[in-house]
Amino acid sequence: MSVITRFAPSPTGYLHIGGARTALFNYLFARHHGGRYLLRIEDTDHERSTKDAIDAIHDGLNWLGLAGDGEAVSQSSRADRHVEVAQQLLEAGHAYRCYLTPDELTAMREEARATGQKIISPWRDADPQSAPDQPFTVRLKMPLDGSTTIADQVQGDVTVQHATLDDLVMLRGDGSPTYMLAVVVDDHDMGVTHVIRGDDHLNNAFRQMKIIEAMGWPVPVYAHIPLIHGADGAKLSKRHGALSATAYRDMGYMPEAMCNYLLRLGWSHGDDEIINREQAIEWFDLKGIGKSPARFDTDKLTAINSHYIRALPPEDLAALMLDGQDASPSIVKRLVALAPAFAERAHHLGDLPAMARFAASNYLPAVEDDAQALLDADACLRLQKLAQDLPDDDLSPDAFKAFLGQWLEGEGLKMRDIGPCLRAAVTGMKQTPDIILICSSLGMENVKARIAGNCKN
RNA sequence: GACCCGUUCGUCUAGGGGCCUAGGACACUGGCCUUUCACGCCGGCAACACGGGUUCGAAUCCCGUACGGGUCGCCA
Repeated sequence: MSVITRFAPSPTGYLHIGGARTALFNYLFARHHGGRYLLRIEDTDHERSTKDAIDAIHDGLNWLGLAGDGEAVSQSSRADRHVEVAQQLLEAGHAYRCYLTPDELTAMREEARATGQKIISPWRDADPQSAPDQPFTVRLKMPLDGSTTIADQVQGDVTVQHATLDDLVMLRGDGSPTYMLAVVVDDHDMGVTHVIRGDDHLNNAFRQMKIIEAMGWPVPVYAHIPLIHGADGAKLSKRHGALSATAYRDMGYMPEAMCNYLLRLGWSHGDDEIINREQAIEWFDLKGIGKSPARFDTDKLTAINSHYIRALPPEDLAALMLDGQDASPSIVKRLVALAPAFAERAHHLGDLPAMARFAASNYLPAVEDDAQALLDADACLRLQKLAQDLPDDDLSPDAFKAFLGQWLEGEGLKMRDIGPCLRAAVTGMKQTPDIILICSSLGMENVKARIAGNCKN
């Protein structure tokens, strides 16, 4: 039997970090087994579902390379089918019409909570003839005693006494299906074999299993993964650090880095840290998932992001540095040459344009305040002398280094006497990659012009 | 409150009875390299929640306590 997994977000907000990781695990598990990974939008609640949220979820998933196989299923479009199943259960005697009003229910709930007993609707075994002419919900009959054990692939065997399970509502008073019913029916109809989701659904699984059993359907394999917490250990919530996946894109994180980090959050393969998509597919298994909740650590995400930035091809890095700006072939060539040096210093993609600004055009760069301090009168004199002695032809980094070495010796100076101020004059900054590499790729004419332009005092 | 789950360095984790005076990564930190920053390299700090068992031997197995999380909706 081929594996089918699914990621089923509810479109009430954006795709957050926890959801992204759940999607990742489902994707990886399916790919590992050569199965299918499906998407289903759980828009059962019309009030809270929005088109914007659906778009945002797809946007996030696409960014992370976690788009589903085929079209995403819209749960709301399947309402008829859900109702049909509820009817079937009703006819088979597994469910009943419950005429309890919301107020009555609230009262019962309070009492149940106080006594520790579960709510049992008086309509569960009532005579259908006595039914009033008013709205009703359709509830599933939970066994009164005994227990159910789920062989969860992450949590292990988990047992719950039926006495703690209420008769779940499958159809609301207005006849619409609830989430509890819809998941089960959709998972079955979609052929889902493995349900991998947050462990906030673990308790639901017991209720859902009863619907499955009543319908005589095969029970899927369950894997309830621990939730992700914020850096302070508190639950991640919208107002507490639970940023949308795409917010990280905007902050300059690469999707590869995000997936790698998310994968390691709660899953491990020995001491391996840097794991690309291909490797992840090969290695992923449910056994590697930990049982305890993990905290989201931006520092580590950033470290991994730096790694992936460094691994980018120079041409891609050059394009990133340009940030959409036009550039002549010679400037692109220059940026490509400088790319590895810049990438080594970047933590976020957005660092690139700022760092490379002085190299992305031939205009005289403005000197930043801290760099200006390096350009005192003495330094300017030295630089102007250097500019005079510079050859007309461009030099390779090695050749320029050799030239500079000889020039320094002739002047009786050390590299530290010229390096920092040369950097300040040529780049306008105090901190940049190797100034020799920079001068070489900028070209002698450029270097002379910049020294002249920035050493006027 | 009831029910379920969890607990190894600050964080993510390795570990599945002796290989553990507990390993890796991030962070922090000392040094080297050096034209700055960064990278890299070498070194350091730092953990088995607690208490009982079981065993020749426990981070690893069992029980309890504490703490943390989750669930208890005609939300998903």
